[in-house]
Amino acid sequence: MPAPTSPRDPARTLALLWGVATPGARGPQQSRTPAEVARAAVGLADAGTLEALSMRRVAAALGLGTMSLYTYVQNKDDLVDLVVDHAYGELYPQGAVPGDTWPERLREVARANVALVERHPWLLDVDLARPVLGPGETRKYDLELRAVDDVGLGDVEMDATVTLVVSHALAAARRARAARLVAETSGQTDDEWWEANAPVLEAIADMSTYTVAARVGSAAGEAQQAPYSASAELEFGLGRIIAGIEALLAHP
Amino acid sequence: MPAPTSPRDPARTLALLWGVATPGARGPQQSRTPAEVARAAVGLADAGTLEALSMRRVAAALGLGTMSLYTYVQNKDDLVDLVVDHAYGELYPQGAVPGDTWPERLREVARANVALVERHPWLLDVDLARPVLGPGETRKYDLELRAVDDVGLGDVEMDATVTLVVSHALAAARRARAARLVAETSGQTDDEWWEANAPVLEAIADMSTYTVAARVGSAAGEAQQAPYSASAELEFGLGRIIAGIEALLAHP
DNA sequence: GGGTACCACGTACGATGTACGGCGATATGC
DNA sequence: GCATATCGCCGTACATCGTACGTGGTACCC
Repeated sequence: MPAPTSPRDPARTLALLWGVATPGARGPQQSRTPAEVARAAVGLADAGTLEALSMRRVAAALGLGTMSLYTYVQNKDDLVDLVVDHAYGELYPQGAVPGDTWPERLREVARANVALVERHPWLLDVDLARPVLGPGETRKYDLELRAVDDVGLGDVEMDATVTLVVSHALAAARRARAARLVAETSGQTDDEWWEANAPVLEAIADMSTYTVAARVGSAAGEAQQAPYSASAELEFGLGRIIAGIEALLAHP
Repeated sequence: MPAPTSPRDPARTLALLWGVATPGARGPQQSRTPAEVARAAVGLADAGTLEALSMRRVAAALGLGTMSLYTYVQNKDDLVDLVVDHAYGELYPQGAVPGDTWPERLREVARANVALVERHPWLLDVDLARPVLGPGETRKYDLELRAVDDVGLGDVEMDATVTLVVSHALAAARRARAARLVAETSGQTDDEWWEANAPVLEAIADMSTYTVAARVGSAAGEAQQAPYSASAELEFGLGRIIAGIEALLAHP
């Protein structure tokens, strides 16, 4: 890290995220709006990876000097929070998670989250474990909770259920992206890979003891080459989670 | 990014991970072993965060010049792979996942992974979605698969099950760490937080529409302050996953 | 109109990963 | 036993990062 992240004032971050204008403005007005900042930053991240989201580049995209960006955000972390929350705002444009039954709605939650990170792959490089508490995440959280409201779960269980489904969807998307990336950068098929690494693999004596890993790994590898493999893994976990919740509702 | 990660030769990475010596060595021998490199790097990462794992620092800890480290690893990514695989080697020192029944063993898999990332928190900052294919991860994968071998699942289902449990355990650990970090850096209780942010929160008009988020969020927040909250979230997901697999075994 | 608070910006610092080239030791081929 | 090709090691340099600091100009309040 170049310089340890400077401390943030949480209240200022909240005001930025929610667009609360500070009343007493003595000097000149800011020439850009926080929404413009967020849009420019999302555009940069979408075009490349999260690495493309540098303070210098975002400032340049806004037609500002580098340090001027610091009058909008306190930090780079602040900027990332702004961008993440902005992206979350795209979810559920209908204003609700569609679906007639709660299992359908949970599946839709997973599908929507996967679609979001496919549109914005850099989201997978951000630590989403910490809450942002902006309008986008709050709305997302609210709508996803409503998907499992009134089905017989307690409040804490509702939170845990939504968290479980979303984190499973993101993990599956992350693995799908990793597999895609390996296939792209290596640029070789599985056969070519085995051929290239055969001399090394043969020199590994212990390999013969990992029989289950070899058997299952090759089976999973072949399945992964089949179309819809990513959605198959997503579907397996989703099916188990939903069945597990049904079991909980049946025997509370 | 300073310089776009230089390309890697996968075969060389494999040889490094498995400790395969290259036969034709004309010049002088390396003065350190790959295991020493891994130990030094793990020590640095354990002492701080993943940021502490810089090429300069690892080289210095080994008593080497910075660029000499590049005769051991091709890349920083290579170094990270080495370190991750080394850490994975600590898992299951008994040589098997303990437990009499497969649900017990799956719980043990989750517990062991959580314990591992508590000992090495920097693991949570590494993208573990892409496979490393070193001895540590191969052994881990093999032992975890054996925990659900011969219970009636197909090969692909075994893979998906283990992946689901591990990724859930890691996600829960990540959220636990994030909550701990927020509590530490803010240094204030929940009451103090609400008081500090009350003026901002009152200015947010839309907040009143997010009734479910407010209700569940505060309930989850209070539960989070209770001891064992992290393990409670872990346990909820584990229970749902296991129940879901039982349902699958009952109705295949 | 004077004072003051705030936006914008240029410069500079420490940190990162790594490309490049030179030096010196060493194990092999004769 | 010796020449030489090879490889470990390292110093320097470059682009890039986040951001601390200081300066100048601008718009509002009294």
